[in-house]
Amino acid sequence: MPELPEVETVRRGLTQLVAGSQIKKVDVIYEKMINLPKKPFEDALREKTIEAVDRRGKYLFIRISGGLTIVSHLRMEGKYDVEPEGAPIGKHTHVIFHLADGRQLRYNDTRKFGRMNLVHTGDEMSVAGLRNIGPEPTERDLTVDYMQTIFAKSKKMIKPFLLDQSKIAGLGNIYADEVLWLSKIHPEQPVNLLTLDEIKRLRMNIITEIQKAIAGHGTTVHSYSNAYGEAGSFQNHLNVYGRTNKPCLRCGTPIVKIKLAQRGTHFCPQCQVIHGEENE
DNA sequence: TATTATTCCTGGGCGC
DNA sequence: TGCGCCCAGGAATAAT
Repeated sequence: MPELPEVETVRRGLTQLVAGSQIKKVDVIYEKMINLPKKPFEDALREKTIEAVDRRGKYLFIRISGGLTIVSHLRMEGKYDVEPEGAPIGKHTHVIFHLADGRQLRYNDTRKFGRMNLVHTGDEMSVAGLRNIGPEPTERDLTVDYMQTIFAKSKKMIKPFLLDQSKIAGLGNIYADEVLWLSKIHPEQPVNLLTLDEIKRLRMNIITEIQKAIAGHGTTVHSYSNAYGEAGSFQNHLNVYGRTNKPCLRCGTPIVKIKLAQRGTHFCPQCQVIHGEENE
């Protein structure tokens, strides 16, 4: 399931593979995938050029000549593949970009969760999820001050809080579990009761973990692969996600899986303990 | 306003 | 073998 590092890997792959390519025409096969009716979407992209691919959080911005941008979200299993013209079309291919050089950029998505919004460049904020998107999880953008401020204002549990893209951009279910384990914070801990020390620890783990994952070309779980078709290698580094009943790598206590806000949540009941303010 | 629940999808795993 | 059932989850949307 693509999280920020996977999306960044896709961005880099697309940049290498199709930036500068001309689009001859576009075929939308699954219309619910796009924000416009099929015909205007296809017509707007005909004979245009893919200029660059940017990213914000888990959203890809595919820059198109003539001042257009395709805001693409891969959601669970979306991926881009570049294939020669004659290659058989899979049953999960939903949008095909026919390139002038004979190749095709195909959007494949088993669960049909992904979405593409064609907007005028500069109007990316018209896409619902981007209107209130939080800072990127980087040393520069995710400051201690910012985290202290937003944490103080909410009594929500930290796990669902981390998944809220309007607070911090880019974290998904896997990384949320991982950074909480690394930071020794219980997923049900109310955010307003986190100590400054915990906030700083969490921040550094978020930043370094995302960086490490980008360097490792993203996590691979289920059918995800990047735009090259290569599998990511980060799954080897998972400490807690998917390790239900297996020993905690720090203390040996079996990892517990619970459900929080409809999401599977893994943690070590020994290392990650809920506390109140009095335990500072 | 803030928070929580529902919804979209399909492949895979399970029990029978 | 094959059927029915349940689970996985990001984020828009609806509901509380």
